[in-house]
Amino acid sequence: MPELPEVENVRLGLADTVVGQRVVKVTIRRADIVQGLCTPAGLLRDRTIARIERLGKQLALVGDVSDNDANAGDGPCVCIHLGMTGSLRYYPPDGAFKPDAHTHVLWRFGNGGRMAFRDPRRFGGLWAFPSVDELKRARWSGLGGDALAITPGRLHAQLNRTRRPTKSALLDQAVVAGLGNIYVDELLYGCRISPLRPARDLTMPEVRALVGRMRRLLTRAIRAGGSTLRDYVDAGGQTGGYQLQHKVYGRTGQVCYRCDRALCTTTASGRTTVYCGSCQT
DNA sequence: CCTTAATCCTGGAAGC
DNA sequence: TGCTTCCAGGATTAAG
Repeated sequence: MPELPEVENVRLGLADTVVGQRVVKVTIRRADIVQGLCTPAGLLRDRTIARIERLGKQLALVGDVSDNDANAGDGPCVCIHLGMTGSLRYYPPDGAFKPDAHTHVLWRFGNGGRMAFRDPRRFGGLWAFPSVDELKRARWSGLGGDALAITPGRLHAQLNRTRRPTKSALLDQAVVAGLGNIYVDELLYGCRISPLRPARDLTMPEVRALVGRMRRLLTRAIRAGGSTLRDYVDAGGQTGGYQLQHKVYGRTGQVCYRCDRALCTTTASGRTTVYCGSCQT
């Protein structure tokens, strides 16, 4: 499931391939996957992809400005959330490509290349906005700071507001944007913090350490190409390698690498949670 | 304020 | 082998 490192890898891949390309055709094969202006124009037809932004797990393809745009300096944009099983792939002009039943939106570029949004489980989606400002106002304003950029002070303030278990709070995109079930478990293991500890109890020094570890964890995961459990592939179709470095996620029933004791499994916010009951307090 | 459960959905895996 | 059942979970919503 794409969390920040996976989404960032998609962004990096698309930055190398579709940024600077002009969209000449958009095919919407499933309209119910698109919110907002669900038309080819809404999905950037006749625009050049100016840049790709990311906040947490969400991407935004930003179109260039055309002469008759009211809002000069800021073109329309499409926000994309990959959900659980979504992928955003680029296919070069000479490559083979066959859309299937789960391929919901297709873009064709001036160079003959194509991009496809595919999402079997359809937890993901697209949101068309007339401008980046509008995206940020209507959709991104409710998110916490990006997990790679949030300051310890801001995170501490967020965590301090709630008695929920730390795991639940960190999964909440309004607290910090980008973490999902995999990286929260890995992060708390690295910090030796129990997922069940009330978020409010984390001290400023602990949050400072957590933010440092979070950046390091996510940076390493990005560099490894993200984690592929089943579905995830980047924009070029490559799987990630960070799942090989997971310390707790997916290791139910196995022992802690640090203390050799059996790992604990519980549920927090309805999510399977694996942690070491001895190392994490 | 906080929880659990249900909801959306498909496919892989486990069970019989 | 083939069927059924369970399970995974991001985000949202309702109910307790």
